[in-house]
Amino acid sequence: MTAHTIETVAALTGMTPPTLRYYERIGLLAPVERDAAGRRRYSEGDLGMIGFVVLLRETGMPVREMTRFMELTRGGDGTIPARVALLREHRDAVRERLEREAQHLEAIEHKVGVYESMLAAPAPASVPDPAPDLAREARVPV
Amino acid sequence: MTAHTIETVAALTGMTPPTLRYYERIGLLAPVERDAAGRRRYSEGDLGMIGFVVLLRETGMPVREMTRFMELTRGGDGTIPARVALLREHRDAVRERLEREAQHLEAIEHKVGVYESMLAAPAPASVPDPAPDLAREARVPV
DNA sequence: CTAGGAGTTGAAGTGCACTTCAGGTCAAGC
DNA sequence: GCTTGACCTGAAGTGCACTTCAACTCCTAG
Repeated sequence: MTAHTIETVAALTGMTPPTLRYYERIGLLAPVERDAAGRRRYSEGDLGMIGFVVLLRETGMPVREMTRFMELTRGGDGTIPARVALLREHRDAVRERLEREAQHLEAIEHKVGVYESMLAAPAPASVPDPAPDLAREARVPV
Repeated sequence: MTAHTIETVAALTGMTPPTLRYYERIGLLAPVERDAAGRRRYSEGDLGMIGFVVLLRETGMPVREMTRFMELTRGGDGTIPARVALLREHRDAVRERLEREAQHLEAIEHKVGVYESMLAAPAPASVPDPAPDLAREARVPV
């Protein structure tokens, strides 16, 4: 129905036109319909695929793996077990990384707090550390 | 006191010896003490610095920015405002990204669920989708 | 009818973050 | 004394994920 130009799709998905062409060229995205002049016309379905690719990319999946997944998707229902296996693996990797990063974020937040008390009271002894100093524990320099 | 070889530090921090040398060369890490034979001997303080660099790296801070931060750290207490500003910015960026990725993770989890019910009951109509199908809503292909 | 702008292609270039290499030094164990 | 292995250096190479370029085609507006 509604067909979109490469520029529109780029704007809608946060990609750039060169990236969309690149993804198509390497087989990450399936070849897109063309109009009479040879220009790409993206369908709603294409948009859906691209949206999912963006999601995978933003959770750190390498281009190789995304390509593998999309190839499977184009391979029909017989590839569902392989697809779900791949997705489960990715899900687990993302979960672990997010957990790790959440901890790192806490350490950064703590450090910001330490810096802030240093700014509020330049004399080091006057303000006690607002929390147990993880800096020593975690070998984090202040 | 305890001095560590580059190999030991690599094992302790999850870096490789080449990366440690590289970081020192580009000024991310300060020049390390050497023994009589010219080999690096890392102090506990060095370990702390490296630990923090690992933390920043794992939360996606670019090498350039880490270098900037470490240069400031070596610049004395006068650089604390700049350091805290840099750290706050990074903290905010990490928070936002983690939130975004948590949402993406949910979408992936949903998709895995959809695939799993497809595997359990190959006949599409026999098992209703276990949740409202976000696939359509969010333009996510199944 | 022509000028502009959006699109096309294959090929080359870029930026980041390391990694590998070639050639050399040094301390310790057999 | 000699080999082994860990370390050193500067320079070159690698992998990933795009991005840019040059040369071309085609539709649209003035």
